Amino acid sequence: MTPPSRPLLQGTLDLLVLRTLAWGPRHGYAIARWIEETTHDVLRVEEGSLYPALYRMQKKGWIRSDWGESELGKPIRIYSLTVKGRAELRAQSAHWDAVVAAMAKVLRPA
Amino acid sequence: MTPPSRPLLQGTLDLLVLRTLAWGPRHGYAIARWIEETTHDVLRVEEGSLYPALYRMQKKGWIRSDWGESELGKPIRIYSLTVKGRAELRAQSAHWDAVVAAMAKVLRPA
DNA sequence: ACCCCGTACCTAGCGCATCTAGGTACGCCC
DNA sequence: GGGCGTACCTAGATGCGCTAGGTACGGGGT
Repeated sequence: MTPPSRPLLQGTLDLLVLRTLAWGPRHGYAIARWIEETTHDVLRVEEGSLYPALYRMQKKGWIRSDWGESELGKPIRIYSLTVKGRAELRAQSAHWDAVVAAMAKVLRPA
Repeated sequence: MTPPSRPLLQGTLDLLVLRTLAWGPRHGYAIARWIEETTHDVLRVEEGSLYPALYRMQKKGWIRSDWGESELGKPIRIYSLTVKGRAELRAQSAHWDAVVAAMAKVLRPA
């Protein structure tokens, strides 16, 4: 639909997905919708970014996928966090907090 | 020296530079040092990122540069904010705040 | 005398995440 | 029958930051 006013900051998508999956397994499309709803569309998740990101994260061992079935019996790919992914989530959360704090020092200095 | 643990988030460098120049004109090298000192090296500004960024921002009319002299009489390029740059700073600050708030909703939901 | 470090500037080319813009398939509703 | 929503996928472009080089000069150490 309306394209995102500005692209997502590089690196934030992984964190967003990791955190979303920490709530429980979800399929790709639902991850995107959940992030957009939660942020009232401030953060848009384009499918062209999402699926390659899911593939990368799977290769890194942060998430795994299993085939499941939608309510209509259609095959859907369910993603879930691995132990490694949980550790990565903690690391990336901490890094994000550090970046936000550092940015705040520059943007609103004493 | 020690390379940055993680690259700067794409798009944040412009905001950082804009905000630094809002304090007053500075030359490129000093902009980088100021950001690194202020954030205690959490945010590293590599010169290979900085100078192309300054060039881009100048092309966009956000900043302008004039030749000046260092204390030792050597030519240095002094950058300063334009009126357009000041507006851009406000816009990017607001956007950054919105992104941080949106990220917080996903990372630490009610 | 020599070398390294710090200041100050610059560039080519790489890596990589995100986006654009398409595609498939199926079910529902008007 | 056409369009919309769900759900998945991909090729290629774009654009930013980084790596790794380069220039030039002055000061400090040995």
